[in-house]
Amino acid sequence: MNIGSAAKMSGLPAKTIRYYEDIELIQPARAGNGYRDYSQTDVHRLRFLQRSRSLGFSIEECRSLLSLYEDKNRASADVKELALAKIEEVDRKIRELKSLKSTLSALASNCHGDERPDCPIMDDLAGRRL
Amino acid sequence: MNIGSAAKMSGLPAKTIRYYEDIELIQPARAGNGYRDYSQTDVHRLRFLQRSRSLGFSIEECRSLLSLYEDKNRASADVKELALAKIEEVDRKIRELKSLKSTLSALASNCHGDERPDCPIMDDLAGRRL
DNA sequence: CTTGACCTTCCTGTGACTGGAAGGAATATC
DNA sequence: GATATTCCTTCCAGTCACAGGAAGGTCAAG
Repeated sequence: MNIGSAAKMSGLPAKTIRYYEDIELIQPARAGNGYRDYSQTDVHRLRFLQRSRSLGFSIEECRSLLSLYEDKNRASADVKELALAKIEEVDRKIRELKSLKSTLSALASNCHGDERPDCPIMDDLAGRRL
Repeated sequence: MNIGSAAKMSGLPAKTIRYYEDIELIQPARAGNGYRDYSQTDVHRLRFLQRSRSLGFSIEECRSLLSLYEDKNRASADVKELALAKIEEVDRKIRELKSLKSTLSALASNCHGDERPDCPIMDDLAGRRL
């Protein structure tokens, strides 16, 4: 199947699929006319990549997951370890963003937000305490 | 003052300060020896940039904030609008990450995580329902 | 005089793509 | 058969916000 169909079936843009080939995540066959020719297995790999990327795994993590995926003897512990580390990471990001939000909210709620030029947000950005 | 001192006082790496000059966020004077020469005003701008970047504003948003900062007649409403939009954005990211986390947690808690090869995380990544 | 810290410019790399140009191939319509 | 449209190819550049490093000039201390 051509790259357009593989794109539709995997939910990835054709550009991205070519990029994944470039960094050697997939090696599709080539048809006589030079077009890439994707098998059902290729499409499975692409869907796997789409799903794991959407879960926030980096390309290199996806590469690890993929090799675990192809390894029939892998231990589920190896996979779980990656997942738990990713959960930690996501949790850290959430905490950072929450703290950011509360700072921004405090600034915004102290700002009258009218046509006057004085503004507590600006005062904070300029380094003055609230 | 030299870039090293400006870096210490602003909390920004020298590399970053040079980059900010490159994209025309600051225009320091030059000393006779070709070294950049930062005034107190320059350092204020740098601290302003450091703070607003750390609050999650993009470079272009910082550029807007800076021009509002230098405009003595700006309305606090303009500043508040930028802050509220940023809060929205942060909130959206938090929601996305939370949903991501709950998906990952569900997968991980269903995974026995031992030496056996079968693994619900893999099953999900491969496109099979739980 | 030499050492070492600091400064300069310029070039490259990061992550994960995205956009676009130039041109060949396949398909649909007339 | 000619034409038009769509799909495919490769290759190059751009994104964002810097970071790393090379090659070389400058300055203060010992």
